[in-house]
Amino acid sequence: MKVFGKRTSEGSRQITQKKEKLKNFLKEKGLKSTRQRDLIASEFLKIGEHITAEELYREINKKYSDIGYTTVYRTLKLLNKSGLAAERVFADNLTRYEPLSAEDHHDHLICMKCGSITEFQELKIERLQDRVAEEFGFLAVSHKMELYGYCNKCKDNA
Amino acid sequence: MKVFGKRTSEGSRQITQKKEKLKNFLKEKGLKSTRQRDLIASEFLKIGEHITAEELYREINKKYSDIGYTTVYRTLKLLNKSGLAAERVFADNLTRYEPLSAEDHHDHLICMKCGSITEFQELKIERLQDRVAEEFGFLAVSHKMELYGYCNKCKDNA
DNA sequence: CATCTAATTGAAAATGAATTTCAATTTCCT
DNA sequence: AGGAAATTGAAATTCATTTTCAATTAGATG
Ligand SMILES: [Mn+2]
Ligand SMILES: [Mn+2]
Ligand SMILES: [Zn+2]
Ligand SMILES: [Zn+2]
Repeated sequence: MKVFGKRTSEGSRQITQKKEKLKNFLKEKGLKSTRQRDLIASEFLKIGEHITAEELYREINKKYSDIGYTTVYRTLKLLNKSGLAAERVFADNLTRYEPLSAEDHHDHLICMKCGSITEFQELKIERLQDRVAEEFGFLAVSHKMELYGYCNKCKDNA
Repeated sequence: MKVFGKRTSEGSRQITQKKEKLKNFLKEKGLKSTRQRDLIASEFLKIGEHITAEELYREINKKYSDIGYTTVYRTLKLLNKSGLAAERVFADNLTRYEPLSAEDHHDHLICMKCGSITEFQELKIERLQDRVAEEFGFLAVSHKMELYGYCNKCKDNA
């Protein structure tokens, strides 16, 4: 099993690369590159966590108080459509975003006490999921798997 | 792998049993048995599907137009707390409820075209999930696993 | 560079499911 | 039957998300 551990913010190399991808996506779709989109994407990629639009907005707002919540919200949607961000909804029913690279599919362990999110990839489970789908003649496109409980830090000192 | 297939509405025997359980729960908690709770529970158990409060309310309302939405909503919460109903939120972000027996944990295949929901149980996956949690020193309490795609009927005539 | 058009922006309003409030009613214990 | 406490249903509220709209901006064209 591959362990991701704590999400580390990406190197500036990858960030530059991703921002290039975004630009291409925008041009392709006849959309425009703007100062706001650029700054929001930069901050989002730099933070690199599972973050809500609201949270990202607060961060952005510290540095760039002229950028509105709506634009942050819309830019996250855009990043999602362009394949640079994944949209996630965990048990608290808030929509979160995380930077996504093409091949890094993973699932989540979510601590019900401290809220920490740990990522994992378990190919054996993925294979079994495909098999289940197959047995039902179901064409699987995506899946969602989340384990809820208490993380290593929280499980003792409850 | 155990196949549940289509959820069949429960026999009147099981329904009676569950309603007994509800009564016990209410008494235990110092809550009251009411005509509304009885009727809502009956209808819910009879329908036996993954249903929203709104949908259940509409059904109830056909027969008992004096029962309000709020009471349906609250009774579903109650059924959940008493262990008779499971609360589920799939990708459409609506809260659904389904009758639940103590030991029938299962996960879901959800058709993105027709919305049909198929249930399955795959113990191998469950075991692997436990192992993943263990590797992280994570104390797993519950999990959520949903496969999204196209059901047998929908995958061809798209 | 100037012009033009379509896209973008940000504030405010709208949406919609979930939840809470509150006065009237009902349950059920004594 | 009496009375305290729980319940009910309509309406109001909450809160994240999404949409609206008038003003601004990007960037294509000449
Ligand atoms: Mn993740
Ligand atoms: Mn189910
Ligand atoms: Zn924790
Ligand atoms: Zn289908």
